Amino acid sequence: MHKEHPLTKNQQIIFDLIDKSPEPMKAYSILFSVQKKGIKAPLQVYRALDKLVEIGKIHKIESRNAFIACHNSSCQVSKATAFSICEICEKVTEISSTGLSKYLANFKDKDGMKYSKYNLEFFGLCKKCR
Amino acid sequence: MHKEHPLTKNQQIIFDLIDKSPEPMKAYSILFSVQKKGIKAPLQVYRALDKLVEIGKIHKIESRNAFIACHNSSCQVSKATAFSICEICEKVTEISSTGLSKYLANFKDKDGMKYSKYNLEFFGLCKKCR
DNA sequence: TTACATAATGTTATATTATAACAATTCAAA
DNA sequence: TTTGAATTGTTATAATATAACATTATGTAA
Ligand SMILES: [Zn+2]
Ligand SMILES: [Zn+2]
Ligand SMILES: [Zn+2]
Ligand SMILES: [Zn+2]
Repeated sequence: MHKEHPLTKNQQIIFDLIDKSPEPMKAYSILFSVQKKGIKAPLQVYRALDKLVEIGKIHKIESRNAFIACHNSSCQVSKATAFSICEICEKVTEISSTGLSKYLANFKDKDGMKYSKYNLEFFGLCKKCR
Repeated sequence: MHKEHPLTKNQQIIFDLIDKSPEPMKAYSILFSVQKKGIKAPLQVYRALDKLVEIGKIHKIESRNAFIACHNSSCQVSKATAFSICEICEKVTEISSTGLSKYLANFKDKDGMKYSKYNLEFFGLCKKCR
């Protein structure tokens, strides 16, 4: 087993920013926020984001091209993700439901195909917007 | 009840193209293909795509920024979609499983929130690539 | 029919998201 | 301590998507 790698400088800066954000952050908004810390180019941001996604510290909300920190201790790597998204205020919450994740992890389609990874996005109205 | 609206010219051209394609199509590849038919600008493509998604004739594969025709007679409107995506050859198939759709349509998170819409993308290896 | 509203179209420009290509540096393992 | 992998820095460019505004078609109701 590998020891968990510590984050590099750029990765840490960008993770901290996303982790503190109450809402998903987009790449260029991240870029803008970290320019004072010396990260000047899109690629520096995208490379850090790629790595953070790969190791499961953040997730990408595909329908929004935005990133949020993972607060679900059980997902070490981004292979099983589920989110709820408010269609009014765009609030995003990671869903951690044992039932749901078990159901999806064991789902087989009619060809008997099992999947190694999934991403689920639910849309609706959050408490505040209902 | 409304009669089902016929497609407009641009919508029909673009739907036909996607419908015939064996794989998901990206907006600018659609644009390139329909230029001989007089559709010259990205917006003309995106407007048709938006409408086709809205009425459920096509679906957007969010993780790929690509569009496929719906072949699932039971989904009239894009509110409950599930796909399998091969990570090698990028083959995409729409999953139509009554069990899955029932499970997800009735899923409530721990706040009791019910959702009006979802999109699920499974990743794995297709038959050919296994 | 005529008039009005609505939806669709055409067009130019621009915004947003993401990657290519290559050089330099850091860092850990042999 | 060298060597290979990962990370970083940098410039340029590709790919995806929308803003703004003018025009044309289409449906509906007086
Ligand atoms: Zn997570
Ligand atoms: Zn809300
Ligand atoms: Zn469908
Ligand atoms: Zn395949």
